[in-house]
Amino acid sequence: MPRRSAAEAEKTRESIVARAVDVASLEGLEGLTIGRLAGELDMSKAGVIGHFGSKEALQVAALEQAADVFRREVWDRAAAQKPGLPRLRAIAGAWVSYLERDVFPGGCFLTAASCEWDGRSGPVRERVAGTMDLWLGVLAREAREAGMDDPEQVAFELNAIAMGLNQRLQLHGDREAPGRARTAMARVLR
Amino acid sequence: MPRRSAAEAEKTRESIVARAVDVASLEGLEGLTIGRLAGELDMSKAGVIGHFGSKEALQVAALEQAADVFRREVWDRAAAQKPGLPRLRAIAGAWVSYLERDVFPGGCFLTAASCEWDGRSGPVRERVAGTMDLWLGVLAREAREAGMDDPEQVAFELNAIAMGLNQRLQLHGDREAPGRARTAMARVLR
DNA sequence: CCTACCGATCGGTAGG
DNA sequence: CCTACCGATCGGTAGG
Repeated sequence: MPRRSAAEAEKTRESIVARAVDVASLEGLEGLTIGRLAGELDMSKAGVIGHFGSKEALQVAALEQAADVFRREVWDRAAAQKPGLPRLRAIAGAWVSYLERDVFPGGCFLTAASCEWDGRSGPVRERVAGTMDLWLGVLAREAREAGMDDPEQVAFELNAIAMGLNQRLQLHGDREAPGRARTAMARVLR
Repeated sequence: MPRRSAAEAEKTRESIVARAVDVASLEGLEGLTIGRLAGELDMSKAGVIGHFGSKEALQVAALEQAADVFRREVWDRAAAQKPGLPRLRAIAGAWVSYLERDVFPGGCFLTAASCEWDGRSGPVRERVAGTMDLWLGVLAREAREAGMDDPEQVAFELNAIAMGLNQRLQLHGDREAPGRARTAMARVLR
């Protein structure tokens, strides 16, 4: 088989990561297997793992890609709003919408990853924790900008509501849940 | 090796389930392996799986045991209170305490299981969903008894807050989170 | 409840 | 990026 150009290799790598994100959102980052990925992409296992070096590095790449998607779907849609309450309200709306639209086939990747990795150790767990910390920090910063009493409390509650919504959607297909989440978030931001 | 009495066999079965619950709370029900369990219990794999017939049946047994623990730690501690708001407030307190005390080594078993199985199908998933539905139904019933406007909204929000607390405890060891959860639950129950 | 074993699959590597 | 292969482990079974 001919070696591919750097550009072609990059495209292949991206397609591997994209598939890894979808599989992992349904079955977890640990449930991801190189052999299955290879089968679905019509590649050899060596061809898949060669782009990353180890399963752990592939897991990290999938996590980074998922965080990029979250940022694009939630933060980017709200970033044009004025800092503080207007932006927080836009974030809340985009967040619920992101969950409602099933951007990942298995629901929120970050929530799933945090549940899967909160009892383990190593680079994947650290990256999950860091990503969540970063996001809660963003929320708290906006709440502070809005002059709210307890910005960390606001960040805590918004995040909790999003997790609750994700569970109701994924586990029960509860179509009333997005409305409940909007109501709860609006009360927190009142 | 001599066959054991029925009572001894039952004790062995219980010790297997207890260990399975601990392992699964840290690494998930799918991460559970018969070989590892056998090694930790100084048994053969056949001896372990013989009590259940399949890994799936072992997963279901672990889930049932975990639900029993949750009921004992949260519901039973509040059941003596008057139905309605007093009981809901007792449930909220016991729930936060249950998470704070790390009753399972890896945090709330039910939350972990719901994240792990919400993208899969089969008996384990159905049982996780049923258990969650049952619990949210209990919460809604108490909120209705308390005469609250929207009992399902109360159930949704309490559950969300518990999930958010579990994440902060497990992923970040955040010692302020229990207080935040109490504050948020109190506001929902105001 | 054990030993001994089954086929399948795991992550990963050598060499091209 | 492939073929061919490594040792380890997977869930599970036969037979006692």
